Amino acid sequence: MSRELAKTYDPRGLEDRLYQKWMDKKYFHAEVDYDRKPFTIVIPPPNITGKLHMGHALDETMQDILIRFKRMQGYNTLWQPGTDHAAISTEVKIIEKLKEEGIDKYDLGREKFLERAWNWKKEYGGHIVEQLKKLGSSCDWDRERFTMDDGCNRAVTEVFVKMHEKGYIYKGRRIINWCPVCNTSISDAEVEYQEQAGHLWHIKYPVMREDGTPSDTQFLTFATTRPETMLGDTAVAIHPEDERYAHLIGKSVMLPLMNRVIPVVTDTYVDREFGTGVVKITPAHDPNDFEVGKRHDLPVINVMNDDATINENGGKFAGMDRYAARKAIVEELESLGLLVKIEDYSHNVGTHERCKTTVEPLVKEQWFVKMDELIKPAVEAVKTGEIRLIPERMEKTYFNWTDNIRDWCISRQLWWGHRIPAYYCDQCGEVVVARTAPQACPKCGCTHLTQDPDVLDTWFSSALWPFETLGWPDETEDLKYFYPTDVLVTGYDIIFFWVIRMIFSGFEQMGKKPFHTVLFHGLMRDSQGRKFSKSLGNGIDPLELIDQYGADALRLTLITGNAPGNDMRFYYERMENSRNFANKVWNASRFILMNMNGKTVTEAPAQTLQPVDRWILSKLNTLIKDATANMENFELGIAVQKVYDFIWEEFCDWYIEMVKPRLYNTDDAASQNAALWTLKTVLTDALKLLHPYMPFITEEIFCTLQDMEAEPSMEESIVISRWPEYREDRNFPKEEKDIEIIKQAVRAVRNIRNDSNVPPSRRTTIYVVSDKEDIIRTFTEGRLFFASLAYANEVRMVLKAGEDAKTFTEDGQTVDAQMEDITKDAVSVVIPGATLYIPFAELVDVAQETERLKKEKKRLEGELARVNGMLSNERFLSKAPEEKVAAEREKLAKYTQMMEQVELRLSQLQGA
RNA sequence: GGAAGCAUAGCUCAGCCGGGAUGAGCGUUCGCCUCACACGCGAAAGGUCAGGGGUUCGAGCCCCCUUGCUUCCACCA
Repeated sequence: MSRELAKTYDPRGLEDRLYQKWMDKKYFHAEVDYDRKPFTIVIPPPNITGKLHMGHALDETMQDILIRFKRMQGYNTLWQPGTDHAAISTEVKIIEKLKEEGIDKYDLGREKFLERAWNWKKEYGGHIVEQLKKLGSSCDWDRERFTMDDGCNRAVTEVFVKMHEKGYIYKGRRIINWCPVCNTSISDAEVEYQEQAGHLWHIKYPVMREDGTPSDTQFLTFATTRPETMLGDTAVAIHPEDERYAHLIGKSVMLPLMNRVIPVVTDTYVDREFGTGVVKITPAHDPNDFEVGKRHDLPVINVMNDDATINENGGKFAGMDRYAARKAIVEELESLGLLVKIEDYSHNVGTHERCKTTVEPLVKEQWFVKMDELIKPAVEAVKTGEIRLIPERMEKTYFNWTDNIRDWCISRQLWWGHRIPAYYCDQCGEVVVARTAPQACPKCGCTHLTQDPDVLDTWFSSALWPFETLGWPDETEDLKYFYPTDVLVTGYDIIFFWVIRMIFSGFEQMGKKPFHTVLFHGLMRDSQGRKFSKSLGNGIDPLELIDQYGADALRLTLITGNAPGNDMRFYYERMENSRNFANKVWNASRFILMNMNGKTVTEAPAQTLQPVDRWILSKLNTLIKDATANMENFELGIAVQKVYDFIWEEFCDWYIEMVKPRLYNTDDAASQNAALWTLKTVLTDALKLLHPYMPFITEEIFCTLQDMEAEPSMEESIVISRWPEYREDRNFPKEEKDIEIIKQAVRAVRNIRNDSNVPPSRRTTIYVVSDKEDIIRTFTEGRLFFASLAYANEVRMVLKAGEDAKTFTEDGQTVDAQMEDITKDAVSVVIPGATLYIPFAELVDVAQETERLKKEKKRLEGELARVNGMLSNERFLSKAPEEKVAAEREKLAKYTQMMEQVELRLSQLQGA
């Protein structure tokens, strides 16, 4: 049977066809099988709102490489796919869409809104999955999950209830980050600090006199960046040991505008060095002030509404936006003479990472996860190496977070997400946290209970991903077999959001780590090193790249020349290079298949293998060992670089060229068979090594190659073929050394020809002269391809013992020769162990070369005269800049040397 | 304020935890349409591995200092 590869490589069509075949054959599907070792990766679930971007492409490619590699090594591999409901992102998208229709979320109501959201999910949620398939991702799609499917919902409720029972989840009035645009609380991890130019307003409050009236001479001055929060001030703080203010301890000040008398408290939180050493305390609107307030039992006065306007506690400023109020307050303070000065001030402002709105710290009742105990096993696991982070430096980032961990605010004032399983008795207010809605209040028996309106942070369910996708909370076989999973591949940007939370959740719920290795990659950036962003409009659509260059080329581009955890710039040039490589592989394969066509290639007996065959087999053997080791070590970029170099340089540029004369010579069938067998063997293994990186092209060629076999193939697809293994009997150090010598000789000859501008069409005789018999033998064995690669029509071996020389002729006869005859008028090249001589007259066209050299000589004479003239000119020497003089001196040396060579050549030509 | 990373060929980056700069892609120069491939073949030029000091027989790789850039965390009103 024979098939051919298309004349030109075109990934379009080919990739979709092969992916469909893999799906039909269920190669990616995994079932529990205790006879085989599992290897499991859970996908970082992309958001259902997502569109495949370069970051995904990198992430998925890395996972697919590991999965395909392990699959070929014989592991029972499971790549667990799924998508994330992405609470805020999705909700914002739906709200936007409603807005276009002129509908307000609250008018629509919760039920209808959720209906819309689910419809939206049904319509768009699958897009990202289809896009992942375009990349070649070998996920087990039969197991696709969604963070809000029934199983995950059960898992989330179970975890919430269990952790509440254990006291790890609590409801509390605490200061939280509030996004006035998204109208929800957000966790600390979602706050992004941005440097902004602002002002520092210096304000003074009158100190209260004994008689209960404000002083008009004694004031306390302090500075603030948010004057509007003064409406909620409930104290002014000084450092207890600050002598400047010692006399004010126990006194009060008058809060202007509000006419509220507030105490002066002492607290070590105040930094005496900063500003005036006085701090206004607003417990409801600043995390630090909140703590101070707790210590001094100060009232908490919230002056802000959820939309960041001032509420009724703000007196006459009620109803104003926070920034309008700021302006009004400053103006009024100024008119009262209480504004001391305004300074320009640059400070970091917390913003919501999703919408970039300035967050407002507010005191609200929210649900929290108590972290101090939970985090302990997660810290321990990384410390002991039970969980390995790659690159290692990520541990520092990891511990930096765990060491300063604060309780996790998990409630969100959204509708799309897992609704908190807490129920409040309408009558007595009792809080019931339960797996299912209680029929009646356990305290008062009232049957009217209302569920908490809030939903959970998206990451609450993602944290359970490694086990909820395997069936938890049920005790499934999948869970027993596939958990803990093996490797997690993700970007370092979600180490806090996700990685840490998965780790502590795994330990808490399963009693076991969720994975043993975390492989981090960096962020994709554009060619100028900027992040891809919508506002910059510098986004690159991976699907367009796939369409233009092929998924294989995209994958190769993403994985080469990049170390774990390092950001990576994207260049179209690199895409082109990857496509070119695919093209190279395609054409080399086409060449091999063409030569195999119509012939029966049998396993070559060892004695028919020639040194070059053993050389390339040995090189391949080393490659197998090295590349496998690199992959085991997660050095994917290094591994594929080695495979790339081997295929392009060793295999295509050297081996195929060396073997061509044998393919065209039909006289020696055994040698031809050995060559073809070697070509086929090396190609097959090289394709396998390349397959995890470039799955489509390798499969297409592999299958075509398999179809050439006389015997029906055992390996119907490269996807499930066996990973090549290092073989002791394919190690040929001698041949590796020998061929290296010949390669050097070839390069040396090519160099000479290049330097003299000799076209390949001008064939020459090459004398290989050596006093070492093994070198002569090496060249004799490689005579055919050596001649071809070095553009020689004849290679004559000369064994030189002392002054004598023996020339070995084609039929193995030796004749005596004189060294002078060989070396006379010849260009010589020295390589280790031998000297090559090429008759000068044969190498060049004497008349033409003489003409050229004479012209060159004339030119050089002119240049030399000029330079010499300059360098003997005293005015030039004294006035010209030093660099200029030095440059001229260098030119002189260069021209002198060139002149010597030209003269030498000319004399050689005349001799010939 | 704390921490991490990066500074290697013109550009972008590898360099596998001390051993000859082994480098890659693109770019540049020269020569080739050699019957698999011009998305190609052959060859060349180009680097005091940011600067300084130290450890070592030996350092791009280890230690210290300096400079420049990037990022993360925290946030003092």
